Amino acid sequence: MDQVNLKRLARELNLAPSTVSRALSDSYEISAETKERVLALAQQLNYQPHPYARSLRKRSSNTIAVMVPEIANNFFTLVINGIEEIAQAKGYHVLIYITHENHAKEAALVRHLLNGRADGVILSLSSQTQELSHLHELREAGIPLIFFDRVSEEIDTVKVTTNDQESGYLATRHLIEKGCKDIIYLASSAHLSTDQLRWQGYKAALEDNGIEVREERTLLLGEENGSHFETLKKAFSGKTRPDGVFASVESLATLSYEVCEALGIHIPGEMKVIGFSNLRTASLLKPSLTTITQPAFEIGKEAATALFQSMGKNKAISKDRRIVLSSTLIERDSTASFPYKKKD
Amino acid sequence: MDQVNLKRLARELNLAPSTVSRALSDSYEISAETKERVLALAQQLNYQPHPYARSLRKRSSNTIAVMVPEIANNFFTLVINGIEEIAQAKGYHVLIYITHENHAKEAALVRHLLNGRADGVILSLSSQTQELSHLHELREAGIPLIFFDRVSEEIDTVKVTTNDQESGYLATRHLIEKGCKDIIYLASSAHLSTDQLRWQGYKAALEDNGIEVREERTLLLGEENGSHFETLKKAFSGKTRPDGVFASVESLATLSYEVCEALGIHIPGEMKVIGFSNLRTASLLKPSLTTITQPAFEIGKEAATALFQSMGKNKAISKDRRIVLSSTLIERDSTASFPYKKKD
DNA sequence: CTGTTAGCGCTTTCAC
DNA sequence: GTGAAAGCGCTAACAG
Repeated sequence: MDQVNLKRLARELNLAPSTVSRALSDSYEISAETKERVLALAQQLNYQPHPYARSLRKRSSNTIAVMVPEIANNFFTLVINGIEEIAQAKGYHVLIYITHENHAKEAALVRHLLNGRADGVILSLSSQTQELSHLHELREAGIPLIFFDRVSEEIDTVKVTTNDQESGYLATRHLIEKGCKDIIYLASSAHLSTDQLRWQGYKAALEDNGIEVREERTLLLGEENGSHFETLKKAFSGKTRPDGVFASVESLATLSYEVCEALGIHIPGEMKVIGFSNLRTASLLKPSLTTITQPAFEIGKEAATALFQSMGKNKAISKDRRIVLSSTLIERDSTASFPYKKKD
Repeated sequence: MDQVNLKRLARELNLAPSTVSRALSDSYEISAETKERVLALAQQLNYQPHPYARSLRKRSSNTIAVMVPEIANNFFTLVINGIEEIAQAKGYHVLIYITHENHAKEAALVRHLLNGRADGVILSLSSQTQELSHLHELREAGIPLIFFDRVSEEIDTVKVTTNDQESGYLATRHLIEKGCKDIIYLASSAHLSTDQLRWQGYKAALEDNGIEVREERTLLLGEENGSHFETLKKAFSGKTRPDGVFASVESLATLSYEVCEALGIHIPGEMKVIGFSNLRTASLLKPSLTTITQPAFEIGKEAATALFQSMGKNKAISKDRRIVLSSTLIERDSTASFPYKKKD
């Protein structure tokens, strides 16, 4: 129960604490014999150096922080998974913070990190965040920052993203190829880089196919407390309803399904839906579902790798690099009949 | 860029560092005027106390650790979400560790926490873990430990679980009521508390309904590298195949679906499947899916709340308490016809 | 009410 | 090759 620390090891071995410290860090100026003695006792007593004492002295915490807008979401979960994998391999510890899409929370949490708790930060912006002074402070404090997915051009650093504009283009074109003439875009935020790029892809695809881009066909469903179900119900009702939906996030794709079910609109017969999503239980899903899936795990690994590079000595490479991975369009065949033959 | 620390504040204010420290912690022995001056400057310079210096001195880290077997799983993700919510409200930081169902990793990670990095630990056992010396060491070091979901009776502490045995009973009875006469149980581990309890519920339900419990109807699909698809394909083929499946974990429910699709077995026509699962996209799922869903978010909140109680002064309440929440059986109506009426 | 001092456990000069 | 001493930034015990 009494702590095993350097002093205790030193006492039991008749050595000075400094010697023990050097032996444990395998310093070249310690005799092989002493090293062995020290290591043996350390192992026997299961000595663990006090992490915070060491951090205080060495001015580095062996810890990185990951900040995500939410976690009840397969995409961010998988990214965290990738980050943790790299960090664990490097012997680093991972702090998790959830901003709940809230700017004030994000800023407060970042400011908590200004004074040495973490050696680096990996962050995906909250949908509310527009003002970035907290991130500038972080950089001024010399703490490396890596963005992923929801990035900002205002800050020069590594940004790991997917080809959002291209994906938006392909998703929209896919709907057009399936016969849609009137496609609605469901946005979750007016500010997020991802949402803007996806929309630009949507717009370009419409234009390239001679379809008019109408303002009322972009629907912003971003507010936390908005009654999106009702809004969408209205948009999907009446003669002028769209025949295709492109949802910028998974939750809006889900919502579209629910609204269609409530209204008795058949998918994909009367309405085609495509959405960004990272579902991992494909075989449990309805065959009418088409998704754009981001390589989330790889994004996490890339971001962590980039962060560890930035935390190395040569900080030059962290300057405004851009890493773009490709999303995949996954189409569950909606026409193939299920291989069951009813026995009668 | 130069650090703002207590010494600097003290210098600029012509005070002693200790006075500044006391002013910032709102000590009763500091004059209102001094407090104001200190607070003003601290705010102006955006002073953040060095967390590790403070931890070193106060022998507490304001940090808790969460250790889960995997994270690419809705259940554990939601639990983490609940934990983070409570921790953030208390101003605590959350370290995440993933054991990848690996005993050695779990033990190594726990031992990293022995020396003050975290004030408490919330853990769900890896499926490989049987020997618990690392957890005994943790307790001997005086660090509170809370189990959730996958718990061990060997250690006296708070355990947050769901009513696994009852759920297993209800799930099995549900299949029997739907007409199943020959139900196979798919286990993911021979050791885990959850799996054992669910199986006991399964067994009891069969017995209560006069169905023989046959050993070959319990299939262990636990090995990481096992070719479970092939094993299951064999089990689902031939004259003697079961007519109901009870999967102890989501991945095995998914796998059952895939195998049935590959074999052309209709669900739920020829085979009924029920499984533990925490899917959050209900409307995207096939209507033939019936799940047992655990209140994951609440489990996380309960576990965190219990941990903070244990970390309080009166450690008595952390002695071997058991908190049992109830799972829900969610049946997606497999016979109800979709409200779409084809226009012809 | 405020200052002085000591020390948390570690690493790193600087001595010898 | 090893020891003594200082100090990372903070808080708490002891003065006054």
